[in-house]
Amino acid sequence: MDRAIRGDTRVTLREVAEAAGVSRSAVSRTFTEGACVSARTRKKVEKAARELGYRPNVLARSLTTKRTALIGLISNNFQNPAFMEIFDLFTAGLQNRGLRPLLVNLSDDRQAEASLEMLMQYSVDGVIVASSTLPEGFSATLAEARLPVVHAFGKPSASFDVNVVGADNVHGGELAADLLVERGYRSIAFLGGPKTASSTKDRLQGFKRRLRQAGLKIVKTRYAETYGYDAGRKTMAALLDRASVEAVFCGDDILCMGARDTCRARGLAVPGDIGLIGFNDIAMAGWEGYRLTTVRQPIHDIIVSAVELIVSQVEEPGRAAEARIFPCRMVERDTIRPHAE
Amino acid sequence: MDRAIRGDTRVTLREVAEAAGVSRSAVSRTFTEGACVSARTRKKVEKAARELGYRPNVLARSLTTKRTALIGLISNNFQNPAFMEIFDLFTAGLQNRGLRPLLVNLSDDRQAEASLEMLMQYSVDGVIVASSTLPEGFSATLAEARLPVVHAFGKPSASFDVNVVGADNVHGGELAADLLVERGYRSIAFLGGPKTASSTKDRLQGFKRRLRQAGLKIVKTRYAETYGYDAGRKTMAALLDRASVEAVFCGDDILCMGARDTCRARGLAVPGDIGLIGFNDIAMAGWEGYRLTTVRQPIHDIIVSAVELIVSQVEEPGRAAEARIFPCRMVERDTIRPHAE
DNA sequence: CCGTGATCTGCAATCGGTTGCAAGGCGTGG
DNA sequence: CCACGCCTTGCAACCGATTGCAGATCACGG
Repeated sequence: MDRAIRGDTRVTLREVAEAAGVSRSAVSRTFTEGACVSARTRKKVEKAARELGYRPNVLARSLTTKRTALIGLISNNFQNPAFMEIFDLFTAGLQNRGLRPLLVNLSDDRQAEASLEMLMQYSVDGVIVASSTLPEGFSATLAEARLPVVHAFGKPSASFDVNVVGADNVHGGELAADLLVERGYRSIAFLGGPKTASSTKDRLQGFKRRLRQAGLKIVKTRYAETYGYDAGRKTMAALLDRASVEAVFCGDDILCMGARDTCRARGLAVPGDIGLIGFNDIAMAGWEGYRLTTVRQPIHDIIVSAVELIVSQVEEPGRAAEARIFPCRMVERDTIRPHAE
Repeated sequence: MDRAIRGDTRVTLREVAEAAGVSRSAVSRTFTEGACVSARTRKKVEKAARELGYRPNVLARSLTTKRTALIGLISNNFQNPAFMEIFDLFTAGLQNRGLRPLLVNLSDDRQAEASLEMLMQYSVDGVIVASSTLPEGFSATLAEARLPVVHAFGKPSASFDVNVVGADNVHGGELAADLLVERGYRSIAFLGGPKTASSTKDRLQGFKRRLRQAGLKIVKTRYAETYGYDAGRKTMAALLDRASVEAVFCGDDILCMGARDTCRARGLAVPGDIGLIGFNDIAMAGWEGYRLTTVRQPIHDIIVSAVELIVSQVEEPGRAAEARIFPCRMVERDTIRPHAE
């Protein structure tokens, strides 16, 4: 058990080969799946490897195999607690498949192209973008690079074909509208996430359409600058200052929690004075202090599907791009008034 | 601008060399800092590289340079929203230094050693462990491997020397005790995180010591099984069932929020009927629905320092291990009663 | 005892870069 | 005009692995 990490340099194939008295190829083959090695040499090699503490160098291997098992995981939502769960599921899912997430924090869209370049330099096998909008400049770089990409929580786009896995946000908006209509709310507002996000647009679209069908119009629409609690509070305050509304559909739970607290601070009862609907159903939405009625996005399904998709894209390059859209459903808690008796 | 990504294979050094009519070394040198190349060849090479869309392969390069710029980032706290901020800061900090975080989700301690092995196979330059306790089995593997490691949010240990950057948890516990004593609370409980976590132990230690100095004793101590909201709720419920207390010091904000909501659910006013103190001062602690009085851990400083430390460890291997401990401070909000007049 | 085919093994080239070393080009001063 | 030294450049070896190919080994039936 004298793992000879004597110098500071790692044990290599060559040393194992010498110790085992075989060629380097033999060693390589004992460590590659499905290569033919006799039981005798295999045993010798394994013994030597064990004694020396040999660990194959994946990066060197990747030079010839063209596979690194690295997957770029890009997101710009490091402020939104909803993404804690998302990261958890993504990393666990990738690891289970033997893949390694190389994390990119894209706080600034201008670094977007540079990040992709970086990931290509690291020869990632694929990229997962976890963000409602594809960062500016990705489309161009992506088209050029032959790189499997899955856009999670995105929306299918006609302009360029990239794999997308996401929720049916339009449908989610409709669910919200239906509930408000059913409960007899009349003057209704929309408090969205960043205006440019496709998710915001889609949610609004479904919401607006369904209200119109019920003969209603949105009284006021305001967008938060970021997906954050403070942004939710401010935007809600501004909204309340400019219009009197009975209910607000928020494009995100964090925003909704901010909105909820603006009500709290102003002494407005929820749902007595004002009704609120969130989006996502993050863990905190169920907390006693909030208990948001919210549109649930099937995060789990989306992520499992995204991982599956990137895997098949990597294994079968040139596969046609795919879009997978999952339905949302309404989770009712305590921020919308119950049925009138 | 005819970036010839014709086949599916990336452009290599050799092709650039041919296009530019120079040797491969020349190309390599124009892309390595501080190598001597004449302005003329440099220009030729850069032109060719641009036209072909050449991107050096960092992994191939790493074979000879022994540097990958990859840093393993290990954590097992993917449930705790507090870690969203931590990931944000770590990834941003590493990126700013030109390092790439390779993320490991260590939900299960048994994978700990395997994860380290994996990281070594990927030739990471260093490892940051973001967790209050070092996973079981790390010490052995670490000792064997010559791998720079920084344990963030950890506690210095006498048994094996590894770099640690963390908060002074003992001191944090003292702050909590001091505040409770000052406000005249007498029957006091402790609601800790997982019992094995060193952070829990330290916070309790400081807390207990200071209470004793004031002639008080902890009425009841209970530990949550995880750092989670539900765990906080349950543990608080169990605690209230078994003892009547005036104030509870919670070892973590998430636990404290759960505890807060158990009070809410039972109709106990905070701080009227019961006082609460949290730990960490995560963003949500300031939210209107909670407004926790809590011990602030200087997360930002800790992370900046951890990144700095890993960088210097990488650049100067064999450097002696270091421990950097930052002080905590009390952030007072609304869960502890004010001074008696 | 030998031919045959299947199974192992090692050689050497390759993956995409880096780098020590020596040769080549150049300008300059004697 | 030649010797000298400096700045560039290319050759070739190397980083740590994989893999096609050809030769070696082996068991086995004839």
